[in-house]
Amino acid sequence: LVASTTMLLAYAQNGHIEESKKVFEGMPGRDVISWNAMLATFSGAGSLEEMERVFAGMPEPDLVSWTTLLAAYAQSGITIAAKKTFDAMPQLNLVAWNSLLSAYGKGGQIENARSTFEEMPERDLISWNSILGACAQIGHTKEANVVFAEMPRRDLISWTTMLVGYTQQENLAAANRVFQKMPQHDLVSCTTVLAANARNGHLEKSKHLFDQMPQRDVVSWNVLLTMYGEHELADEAKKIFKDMPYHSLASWNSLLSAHLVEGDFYSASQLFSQMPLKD
RNA sequence: AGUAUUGGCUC
Repeated sequence: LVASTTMLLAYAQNGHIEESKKVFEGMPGRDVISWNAMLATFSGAGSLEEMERVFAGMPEPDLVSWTTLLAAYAQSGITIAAKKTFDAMPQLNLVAWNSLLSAYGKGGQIENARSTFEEMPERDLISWNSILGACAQIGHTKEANVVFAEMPRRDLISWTTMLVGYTQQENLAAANRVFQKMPQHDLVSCTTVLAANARNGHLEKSKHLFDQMPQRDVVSWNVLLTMYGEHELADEAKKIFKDMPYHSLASWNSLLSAHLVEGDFYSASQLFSQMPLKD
């Protein structure tokens, strides 16, 4: 049972949802963990209806099941459904509160996020990071700064969240300052500061940052690809696309819009027909 | 614990 749950999730990780489903259906028995793994798989794939069907078939959904649902609605931007799920939960824990808080943050409902944050019986670093993200996401950098100063503890995520806030404000100077001030860097923070520079049209600097990065992943490559596309350098974008070790949906979308920006509808439609359903 | 909640690219 443990082995098949692991296998189910391994397929899901690689986007092979159909295989995950087959594993689930062929399981010798099911416990709440394998049910929840199936839920999480559909949640991650954005297959809300299938997820709901699985949930409805569960003999005994637990807190994990409920919060998986809640998070799935949040992810899809259906904040009302997330709140309804929260209200329907037989018990609550910190994860449930955090999930609701994050749902409001993702939905840009800062007031609801704030009142949830005040109302929750306890808060951990995830709660603080979530309210910080809610402020940063809608460009309230002043409020984000207040939260950041008030936080009892900060981690790399807190710092990167601030970085994202300034990036979205197109405040490159502040973004670079935060980046230099943070105690550590990782792949995500490096990619974020790269994106900040790329968005502001600093092509050379961005290329340099990219080359200097200790590690790169598909997102870092995508940032560069998107940057060239937005500056009508479709040939450069195409080169990046060829050079990158693997592609995500975002890579395809970015190259597609690179062609569209240049008005190259022929290349765009050709590329479109080459897009895999799952890459 | 084999499952759920917070940060980066496109949508």
